[in-house]
Amino acid sequence: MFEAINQNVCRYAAFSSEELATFNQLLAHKSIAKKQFLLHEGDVCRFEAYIVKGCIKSYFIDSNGFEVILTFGIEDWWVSDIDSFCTQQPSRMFIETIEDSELLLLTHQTKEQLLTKIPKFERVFRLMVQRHLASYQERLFADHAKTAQERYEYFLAKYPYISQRIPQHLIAAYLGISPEFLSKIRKRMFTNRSK
Amino acid sequence: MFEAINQNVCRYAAFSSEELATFNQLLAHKSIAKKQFLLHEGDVCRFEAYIVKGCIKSYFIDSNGFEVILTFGIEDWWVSDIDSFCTQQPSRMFIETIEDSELLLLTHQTKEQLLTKIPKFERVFRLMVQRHLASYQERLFADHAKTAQERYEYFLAKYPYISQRIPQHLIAAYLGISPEFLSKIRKRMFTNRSK
DNA sequence: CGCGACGTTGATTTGCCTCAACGATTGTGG
DNA sequence: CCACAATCGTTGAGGCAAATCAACGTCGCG
Repeated sequence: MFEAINQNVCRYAAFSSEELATFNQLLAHKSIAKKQFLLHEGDVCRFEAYIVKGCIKSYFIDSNGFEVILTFGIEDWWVSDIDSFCTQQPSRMFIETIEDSELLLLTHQTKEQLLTKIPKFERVFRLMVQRHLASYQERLFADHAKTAQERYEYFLAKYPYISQRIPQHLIAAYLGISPEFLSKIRKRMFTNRSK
Repeated sequence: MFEAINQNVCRYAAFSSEELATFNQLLAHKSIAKKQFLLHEGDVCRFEAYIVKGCIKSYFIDSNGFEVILTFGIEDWWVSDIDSFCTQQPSRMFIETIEDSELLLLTHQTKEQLLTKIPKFERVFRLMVQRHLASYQERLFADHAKTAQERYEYFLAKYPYISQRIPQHLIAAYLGISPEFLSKIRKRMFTNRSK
């Protein structure tokens, strides 16, 4: 049950089995069906969740009612609204399951306990956040410098597992294009072999 | 000399004056003229820099040779390529002064020393990175959900100090639009009073 | 003075959106 | 187990936001 998450954190620092046991005791397990909200706009984000199994999206709703997808999460990823979680201010985003999912949760309180008991976790979370930051920087660059088709190809190459289990219109919402246009891009890519 | 930076880090955790003295001893001071590179694509980023005075941009160059600006930094901001700095891998970005600047630098080595001597700094940097992350999330949302004019107005409102001291075409490069189009937006905004 | 950096303006083009209509597939209640 | 509704993807016509290209004005500065 905790194997995967323990391997996950051990990528960032070395932990003894006692430390890992302490860590694991602070985690809450949660099963949740698909199409359920883990977080709703206006609510305070009370968790950081490690995905044991399942598929989850986090997104904003724009002024026209369209989803702007920030991230997809699958097995071995973390999801949260870090900003709301840390400040304990109401969130502006939604986090919603796409498939039935199993999670391991840290709350604000258990995370603080963890950081107090095992300060090395400060480093783990710092490094995790840094990697997230780097990927946002890369995405910003892609959004500004590349065409929709290039971004789609990049997405397919980078997240082959995700692109196979997610409906196409959600990928469009992630890329920032309309579902119709993504359909046209795909047609272009798969019929006309010219890049 | 160290007043501003000490206040900066004290926003995230409490430090004694001895701790701050230790911190300050690990910082290197650097003066640098405008239009100089602090980091060049292909080089490893060896610093995290606190800006005592000046103005700095970090950016990528896209395949057409255009700048895609990630961030502007002015007084009381930090600049670095966190990804390259942490992994000590070659960077893909440029960091360049826009004005004559004064910096306080941490190197990979001095940062590790700092974290070892005063582990509370783990928390400081974690919280700093988290705030950066939140601002990238917001920017991604704005890029996908708002028009160029809305993004420009938002930029003016959020960074009034920056927008006054930076040439207009750099703001365009930050917003992800052409300088010509920004000029047309401004004309629209300032002649026709309709939003 | 003359050159380079910066901003503006207009004409034209284009990448992507919107709207509308239509299959295909899934799933769900009767 | 079928009927019907959602959900999802495709296609085409038309439109708009923003890019591109080209020309020109202005300022600061070596």
